Amino acid sequence: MANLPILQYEEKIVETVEQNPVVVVIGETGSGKSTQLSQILHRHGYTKSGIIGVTQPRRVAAVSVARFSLTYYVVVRRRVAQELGVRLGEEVGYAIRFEDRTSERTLIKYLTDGVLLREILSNPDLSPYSVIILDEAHERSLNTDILLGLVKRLVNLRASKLKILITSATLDGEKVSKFFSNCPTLNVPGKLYPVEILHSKERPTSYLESALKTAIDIHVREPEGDVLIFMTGQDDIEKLVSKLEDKIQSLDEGSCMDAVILPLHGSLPPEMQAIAYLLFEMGRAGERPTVRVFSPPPPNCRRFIVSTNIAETSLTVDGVVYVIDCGYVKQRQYNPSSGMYSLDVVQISKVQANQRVGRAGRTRPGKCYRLYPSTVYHDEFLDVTVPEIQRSSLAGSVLYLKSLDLSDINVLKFDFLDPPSSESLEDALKQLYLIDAIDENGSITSIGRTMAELPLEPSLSRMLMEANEYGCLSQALTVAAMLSAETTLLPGRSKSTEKKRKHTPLELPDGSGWGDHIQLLQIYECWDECDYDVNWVKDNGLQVRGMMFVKDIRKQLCQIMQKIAKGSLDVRANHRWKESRQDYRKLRKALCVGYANQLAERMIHHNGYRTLGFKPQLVQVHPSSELKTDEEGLLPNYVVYHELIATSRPYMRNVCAVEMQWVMPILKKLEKIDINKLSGGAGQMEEASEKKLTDMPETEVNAAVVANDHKSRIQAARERFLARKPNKLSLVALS
DNA sequence: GAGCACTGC
Repeated sequence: MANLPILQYEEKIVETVEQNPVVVVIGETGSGKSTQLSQILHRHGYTKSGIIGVTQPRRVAAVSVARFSLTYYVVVRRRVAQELGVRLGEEVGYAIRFEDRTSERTLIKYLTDGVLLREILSNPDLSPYSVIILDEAHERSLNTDILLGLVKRLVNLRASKLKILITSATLDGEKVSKFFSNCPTLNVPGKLYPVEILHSKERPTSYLESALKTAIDIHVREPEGDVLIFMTGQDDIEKLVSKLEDKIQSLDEGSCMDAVILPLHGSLPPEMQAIAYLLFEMGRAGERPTVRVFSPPPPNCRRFIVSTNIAETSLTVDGVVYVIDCGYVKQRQYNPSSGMYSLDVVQISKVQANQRVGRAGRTRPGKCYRLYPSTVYHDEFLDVTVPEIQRSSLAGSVLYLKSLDLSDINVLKFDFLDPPSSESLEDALKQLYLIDAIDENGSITSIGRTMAELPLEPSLSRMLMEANEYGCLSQALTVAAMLSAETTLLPGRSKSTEKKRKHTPLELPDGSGWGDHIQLLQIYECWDECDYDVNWVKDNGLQVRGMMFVKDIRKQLCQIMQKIAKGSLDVRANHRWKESRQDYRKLRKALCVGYANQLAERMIHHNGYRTLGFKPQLVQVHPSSELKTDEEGLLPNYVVYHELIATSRPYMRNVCAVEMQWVMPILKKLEKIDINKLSGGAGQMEEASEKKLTDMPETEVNAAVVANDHKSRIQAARERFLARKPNKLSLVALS
């Protein structure tokens, strides 16, 4: 413990915290900040007036760091007071979703930032806490950014009673300090070995080929040590893995050692995920938790780990000496003007590049090969990753902030470290207004207040409220839970599993033609009917962990709904209705109300759709959808969708058929929207910028949406043609 | 007729 760098700074840290309400701690990898800051403050009496809360952006980190902190806690207590050890959940505890391991005796509490936000909902002053440590703030998760703003306000309100520590990265610290009225910044060195950074001379024409060549060079020329290669996604990882295999096989025997090549990404097949999961264990004292993936390596054999950015922060692979960094990352972004998400390959930030370098110096001096010139690093890379708050839909966050009722704070002028665009905030307000969470003046409604209690996107919360009125809450709970876990439900989509699935046609329900939400409901009902049989899940090609997760979420949602209703609700996964033929009318109507901002109307004579919003988008039903056509081959006239995602084309993912008479009242409401009033009667400046955005009055835009006249149909056909897959068009042109 | 980076309440 004595050799943890941070402990040499103990007095300096305590002194600075004593004299300042907020302190930024720049702690490099291996400094021990995550486990030691809380211990230091505890030793100096900060747990006498309240608990010390330490937030983490990820669940595993919150749990494992708490365990670590505990071992030190035991040691310290034994030395000082000769006491016997404490148990996890007692003096040191943690809280993550579905798992609260704290007690009234807890003094140090590790928790995810999402859990702390939930706590603030019922205790806006955070009065049980004497200290809040926001760990890994440089990752700038959406929740961390909201916490930063809330905590800044609390510092002013609770004056000397609350201490805030924020841990960040070198390039970010100054900005955070400025945000907190130039609070002091402490630097704590880490325990990394030196890493030599080598840049490419030129920008590669193909980072895949460049990565391949670099990897082979290392394998042939460099002494033993594993190689970690950062790529952007499943596609380029699979390509590189197969090229590496070929190339290494063709090398002369005896010219190099053996090699194992391992892909590593979030959609790994379940059995490989299981291996990574089971081998989860602690790193060495004071370091970040380590996940030993596929360890130990065979003797005299080099491992190549070809990974996404999952190996940047979430997983640590031991034994890495060489890192190859392609300089790119795949990032999900939200466009508030179109309501559309896209997955783009973008350049990484300097912080990310440095994090990747650090992965080479954990066990001994290493090397990092950057597949880009140093000028690109200096001139093109952003210092810090664009914070999530500027890449996400903000409906949920705005509703959350509104529900806190901070009389001194206007959500639109909320003090963010990096404010989102006014366009993005206005998009959120419009969404919330359409689902009755706020009124025309932008004030939160009683429905909105209830919605904020639910750990769901506002659209799904609204659906639950409505379903409760119609008497189909049980079904709605299932749909909400299934959607929340959807990505963990299906198995990884590597080429091998694809083949397998084709040979064994699955006997899953098909949504009776109404679409994906109904299919998800029916899947869960089947599982319920066979008493949550694990084998049923496996036999149908679903992920066991995913379905268990759905069950947990559903249970949690039930509990919250019951608390809200203050009485007993019928929330059983009821499948008796199945006996009679049903059209899920009530449920689909509830979905329509919840997805008021996610409606689409089919074009005449074909199966393309146009979204019904402020900026109509031409979109198609995603090919994976279960939505069925009628006898004439036409899809339903009106649908709701869960999300718009632009991949090869703009698609609606997770679609459900609805009826025109449910849609019309929503369109009426859409016409009435006055963004100035919604923003709380904003001044002339915002009025002017709004005009610029749409270039015509709101009413005209909406008239165009509803009219669907001849002219717009021709225009629609044109745009649809232009939106078609570009490579097909060029093929036609060539032939 | 596609395809999915990573988290989390």
